Amino acid sequence: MAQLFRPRVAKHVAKPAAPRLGTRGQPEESRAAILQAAEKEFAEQGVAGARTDAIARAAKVNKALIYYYFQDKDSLYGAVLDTAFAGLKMQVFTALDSKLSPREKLVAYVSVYFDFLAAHPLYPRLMQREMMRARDGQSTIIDKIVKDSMRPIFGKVSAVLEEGISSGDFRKVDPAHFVPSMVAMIVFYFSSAPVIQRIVRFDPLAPERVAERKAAVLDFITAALFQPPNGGARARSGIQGERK
Amino acid sequence: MAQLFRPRVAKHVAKPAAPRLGTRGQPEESRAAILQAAEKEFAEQGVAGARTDAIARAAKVNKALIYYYFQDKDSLYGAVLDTAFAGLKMQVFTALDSKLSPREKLVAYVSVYFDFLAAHPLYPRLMQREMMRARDGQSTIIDKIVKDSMRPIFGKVSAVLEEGISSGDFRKVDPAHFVPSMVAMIVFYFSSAPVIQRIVRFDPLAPERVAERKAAVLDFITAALFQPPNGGARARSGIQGERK
DNA sequence: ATGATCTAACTAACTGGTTAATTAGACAAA
DNA sequence: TTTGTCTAATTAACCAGTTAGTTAGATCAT
Repeated sequence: MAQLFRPRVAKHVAKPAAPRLGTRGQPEESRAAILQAAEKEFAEQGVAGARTDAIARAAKVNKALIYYYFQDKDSLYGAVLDTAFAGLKMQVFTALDSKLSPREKLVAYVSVYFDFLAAHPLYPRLMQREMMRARDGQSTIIDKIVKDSMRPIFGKVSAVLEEGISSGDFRKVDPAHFVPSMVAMIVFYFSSAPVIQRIVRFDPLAPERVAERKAAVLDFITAALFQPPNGGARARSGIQGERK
Repeated sequence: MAQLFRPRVAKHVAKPAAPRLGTRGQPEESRAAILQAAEKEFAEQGVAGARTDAIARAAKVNKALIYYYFQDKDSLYGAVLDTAFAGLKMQVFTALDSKLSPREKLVAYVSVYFDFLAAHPLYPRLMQREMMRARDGQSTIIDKIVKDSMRPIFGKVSAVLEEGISSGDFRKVDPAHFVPSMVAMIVFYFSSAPVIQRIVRFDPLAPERVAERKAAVLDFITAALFQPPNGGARARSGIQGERK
């Protein structure tokens, strides 16, 4: 016998008719499975807490395959983040580029942003985590995202606000604070869902609660931003509404 | 959390006139140095990303001393979190227990909450990170915090809202959504300061910007919540006709 | 008061489990 | 054969936690 000891190989029992992940010839699916598993792992554990073994296991793929498709853990993380923010940008831009009035456009923006996060329950934590990093220096990922997605979005929303303010539709607010405030209300509820669930009784991510939330967010924002229809020249509370 | 071994302090008050220090530091100072360094490390890196070596180095203390004062990394993290949330609770309770009108009390609550975070720039990220964890299962820390701080605070703020609503001072809102919205606006700005700084031009944590932010948050919240003083039956939107 | 003894506070060096990343090669299809 | 996919096995680095002490001041016995 030429080979007394052969490293054990997982022999396929036969020619598998059904395509399986982790077997040969499914490049896109393998790659996609890795990305999807990574998205979950990174969102739940953070970059430092994420384990590549866990990602491989969840994707039903050998760990080395991760390094075949992606350079390293950080690159994989970057790919996940890129996907998330690119998706957000695309959705939000359709609202912001539409030909609507400032009021309608702002509502559309919030609405689309909210729906996007509701449709991707892992993104809020992913995004929130990244926003807290941004250590001055190395992170190339955040630079790209800020440049490609965040700054463009911020610019467009600010423009909508400015337009609405000068047309008299909106109260006078500072976009540099108002935009983060809107994002806060949209993102925070989802990213903090784990703890909210423990404070209140219900599951914050149940469909009817999400619908409630959306209504609450839109109500909150429009109530704070929209100039009351009847309102005199000068605004609302906060600037002593001297009117009657 | 559970500090099993707290170093004892010399009980005999009769000591030499001058507290001469050898090469050896005071125990409280060492412990405090560790806690402070840990606070920073945990806020910036997260629990998984934090390095005990880095904490020891920053505290100018031997690593083993961390384990002399705290039982392990998680306990140290728990101690840091406990300190943070206990402080928040104390501050916020003084506002909520005061004898003010619903309007004044709510403004006081937001104001005190905001000031507390502004005074402790590391807390927002620490808290936000913890809110994103809460995986059902192990984390004993979050259970304690929810029970000791979050739920009590939420309860009191909700009560203020209910009171203001029934007195006609506030618009009809759902506390289960309105409270998180307020917290979102307060916390998000600070926790996301790293990325905000890259989007807008200014430093979000510069004193004058923080003051601006506080005004913006209070304006946003009061505009969305307070029933306009004159507003007749038709009042503001949202109460009868559903807008969207 | 003096030396013996005790103990809290602290440290250098190490250990062993974990984990990101690599390697060498198998297998299939063109 | 060559090229693209995929894997078992391995490795080097890292890092939480331990160990086996040392140090200095306090207390005690004489």
